[in-house]
Amino acid sequence: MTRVSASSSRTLKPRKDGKSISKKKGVASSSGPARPKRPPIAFLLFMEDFRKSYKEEHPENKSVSAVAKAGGERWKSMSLAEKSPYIGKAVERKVDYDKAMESYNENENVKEDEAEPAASSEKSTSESTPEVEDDEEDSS
Amino acid sequence: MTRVSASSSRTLKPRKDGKSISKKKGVASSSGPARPKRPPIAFLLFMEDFRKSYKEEHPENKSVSAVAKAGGERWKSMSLAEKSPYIGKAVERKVDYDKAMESYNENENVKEDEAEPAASSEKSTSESTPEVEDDEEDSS
DNA sequence: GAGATAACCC
DNA sequence: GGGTTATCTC
Repeated sequence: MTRVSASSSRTLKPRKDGKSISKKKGVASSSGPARPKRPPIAFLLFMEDFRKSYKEEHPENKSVSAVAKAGGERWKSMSLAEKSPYIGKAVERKVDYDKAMESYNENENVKEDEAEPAASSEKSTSESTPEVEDDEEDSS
Repeated sequence: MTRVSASSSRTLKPRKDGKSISKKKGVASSSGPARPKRPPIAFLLFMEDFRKSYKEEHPENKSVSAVAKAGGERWKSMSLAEKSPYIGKAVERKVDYDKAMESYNENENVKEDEAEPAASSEKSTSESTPEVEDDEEDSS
């Protein structure tokens, strides 16, 4: 959200990771198999549809920033229920991503750590749907 | 960085690190008769719609078990994308739940140890990250 | 806690 | 690269 840019004194020092921030997306030529790209979040999935609508109404506007602004604005105005399908899709993508990461871990170099993968948000599907303890059905 | 988190949400083995990341949902007295896991909220939301459809097609069938059984089979046959809207609704309920938890936390002066609301994303606890110097920078 | 990254498209 | 936001990784 509102970026909390403390001050402009934040120097963007290069990451010590060696790997530059954004580079080598899927270049297999490198010694390491590129790790799977992150799954699109709900907002991006929403943008896929939103760009279509936007492009139809503004076929001349090729600016990405324009549609991005409009999309962001729209997104914030949407109720959670309207975002639901996109969130659901994002969850689906995340499940697939997790599988890919699992393979990636095996492929890279599993140091045989006690198999303690950081348990990500386990809101995957029905197995771990958010359990709310309210028996009352909110008659929406 | 090669170390990446994979979600092994399948194996629900208890974490040996002691600190259960999950909220203690009334973990019962250990040896207590394991309370049957309540069905996921998303499924219940789905059933609300399913009962309507079912009642229309089988107006004479008053059997709750019939619709429940049919609903269960239907739910399992549904793809995740189809479940999405229901999952989204469940998320919505979770948001409300999180708000309640937030108020609860304020009230209870809890330490930000495990009473954290929605942010259930478990990070790598004590993961000794081996500083692999994969410095094979792409020579471009 | 904060920087980074994901798609889009020209 | 720009511009959004939610998620991720460190």
